[in-house]
Amino acid sequence: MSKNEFICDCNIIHEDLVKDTINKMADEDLLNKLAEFFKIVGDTTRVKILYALDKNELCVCDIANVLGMSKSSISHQLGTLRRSGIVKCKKRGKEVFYMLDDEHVRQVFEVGIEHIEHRR
Amino acid sequence: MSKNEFICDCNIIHEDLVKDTINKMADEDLLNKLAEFFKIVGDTTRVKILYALDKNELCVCDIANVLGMSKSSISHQLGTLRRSGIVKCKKRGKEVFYMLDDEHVRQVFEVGIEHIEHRR
DNA sequence: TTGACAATTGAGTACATATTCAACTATAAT
DNA sequence: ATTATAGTTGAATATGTACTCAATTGTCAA
Repeated sequence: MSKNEFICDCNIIHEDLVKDTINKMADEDLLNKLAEFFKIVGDTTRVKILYALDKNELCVCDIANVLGMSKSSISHQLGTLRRSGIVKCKKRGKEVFYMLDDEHVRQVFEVGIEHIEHRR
Repeated sequence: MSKNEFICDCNIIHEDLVKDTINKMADEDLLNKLAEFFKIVGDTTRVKILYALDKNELCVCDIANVLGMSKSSISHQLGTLRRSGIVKCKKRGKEVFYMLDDEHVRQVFEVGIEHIEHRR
């Protein structure tokens, strides 16, 4: 009967371990947001945009030229980054300048790079 | 003519900025691997698995029970995590125990959480 | 006001991927 | 040997999403 506490297609092997882990799990909402954040950063184009913006404030055309991609595609991605609060922009005339809006992105990148360097 | 150095559907507005940024850009390969890494972590199920494994070493069934998901689905995701070197496993009898295989995952999570907390 | 251009936006398409399902392997127990 | 169970794996499906294209908005200059 204790097996029915857990909805799953298999038996419980280490009940104590499972219960302990469940108790220690972070809030579902937090974990979802965490995954969402990494999903945003987990795209080649967006990583490049963020890396570029870490070096200079740039307008959409600049970024398109740096990455060798279309304005439209870059604008779509900037929208995604803006909506997730990773990037912000200021308008000057016809141009829109983008910049990083999160002090943690740099750190996240650094730790990510450490992981990669360690894995070779 | 200098406009043709850059393959893009728009003019170059700030040529110096663009060139400077291109010079400062990291290796294409590194940026791709970085995106790949974050893509792996950027999934709800995988985030939960990693968080759980940070608390306890667990077998596939344990994880399935903690997350309330099927063994098969968890096993597929563990395969992905194993192939990216984030997780490792040891076999004991019929059971396969999984554990974190990267000291940086915890740090990445921490910085990610800081980003989320900061954004509310 | 008209033309030019930066940027955004929505729809469409092509591709990637998370989960399910079913079949299979490996190990342990009877 | 046979049965049961942990785990893996491949195919199929359903969903998500990156980029393209075309149309549109907003701003500047003539």
